[in-house]
Amino acid sequence: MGVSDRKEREKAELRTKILEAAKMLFLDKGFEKTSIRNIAEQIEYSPGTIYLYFKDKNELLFELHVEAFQALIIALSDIPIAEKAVERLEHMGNNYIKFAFENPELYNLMFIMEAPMETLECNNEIWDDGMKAFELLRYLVEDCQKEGYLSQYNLDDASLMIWSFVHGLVTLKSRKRLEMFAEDDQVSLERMMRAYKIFVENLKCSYEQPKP
Amino acid sequence: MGVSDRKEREKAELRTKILEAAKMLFLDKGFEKTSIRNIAEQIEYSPGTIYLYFKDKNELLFELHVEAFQALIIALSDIPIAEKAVERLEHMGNNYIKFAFENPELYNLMFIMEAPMETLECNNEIWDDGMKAFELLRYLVEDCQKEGYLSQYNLDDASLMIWSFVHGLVTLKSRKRLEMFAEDDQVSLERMMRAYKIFVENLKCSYEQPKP
DNA sequence: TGCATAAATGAACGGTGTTCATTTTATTTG
DNA sequence: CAAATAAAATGAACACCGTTCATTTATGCA
Repeated sequence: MGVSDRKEREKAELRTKILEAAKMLFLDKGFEKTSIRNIAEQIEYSPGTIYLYFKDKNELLFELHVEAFQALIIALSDIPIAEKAVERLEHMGNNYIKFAFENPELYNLMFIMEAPMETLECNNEIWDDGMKAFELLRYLVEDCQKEGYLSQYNLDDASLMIWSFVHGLVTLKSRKRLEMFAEDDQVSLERMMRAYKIFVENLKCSYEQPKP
Repeated sequence: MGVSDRKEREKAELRTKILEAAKMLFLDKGFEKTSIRNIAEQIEYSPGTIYLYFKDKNELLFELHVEAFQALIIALSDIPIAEKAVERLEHMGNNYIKFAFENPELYNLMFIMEAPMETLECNNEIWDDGMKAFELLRYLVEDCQKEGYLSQYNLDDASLMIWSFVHGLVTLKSRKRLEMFAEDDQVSLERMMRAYKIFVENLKCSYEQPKP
């Protein structure tokens, strides 16, 4: 049955083609401003065809999830070997911020948008990569604890605390809520980075004792 | 010219009426799911009329800004007189979190949505209330500094650091990004509050010396 | 070649924000 | 009071949107 094999392959190919066109347009023009008709036109198929491969527009977006998280994981992992865990943590934070600014649409999809979460049935495997990214942070925080930082706190909670801060910082900036301080883009970016520095410095205050 | 006075009054009245209907629907059904036709129907006018009073749908939303910030300011100010500033700061954080959960649409409008920021010309007075809310935090952080906490940092930057964290925490939760940890709503809420507790505790590590 | 099956189509549905020629209402003037 | 003028409100129309589905087209097999 080589025929049905090819058919299956062709279906898969078109599926990917749709997905790639959608991705390109979403990242370029944004999710809201991209219509199904735009995507259809891009791949030279009729709008109806897309619905033979995807349930709706949200599913199209959701399929980019895995890819987005993998990109984040790669971006976060790019850390120089440093003797101290806190330094590596600081570096990872910088990577996170950089990623968020270089991939606003992906960041939006992963951590801000409501749409993909609503559609989501309790399919836990979808979160595997999300968890993997979180665990990158977790491991680092664990190392910090071993070195005496944040050791008085629960690992998961402390990790969430750190994530929350960086996420908050990044979203306030990217959603233009730091412009309120009347300065231009560059100045508010510097302000953001100073706040980040303070957070990191303050983290170091949690030092209690070197491990035995 | 009592006639034109009345006319002006009537125009203002209809304007408010539109705004109130819009507010009701936005907060009830959400911004995206409320159409101009919905609003028009609510006040028993034709859709076109709304455009005689407001430029577009975004302006309608934007007009709620002042109101939203005033509500936030009131919510944040509800702090018991405590001897220590850090305790008052902790209380204000709780108020912030509570406000965000009780007024998701307002919070969205104030700190997350892109739409209102795009339309905004550099009209600084619009941010007066936003700044006022931020200053509530700022003053409290200043008091904390006087008591020896965070005193080594720049006031504005430290305040932004704190705001970022609470904002991040609140948005991760409300945008359902804590469900990834497989637990139900209540459990993730508790997790969130534990992260908040850790942040506050860690803040206290910044204590250096009582002021002279 | 004819037939069954799978795939793709694109018109149609009910919605959206927004515009504008037209009608209605209200005020002023002769 | 009636006609003229100005102001306000209308709602059909426009160009879109996501989505559906009866119909058409292409394909593989007997």
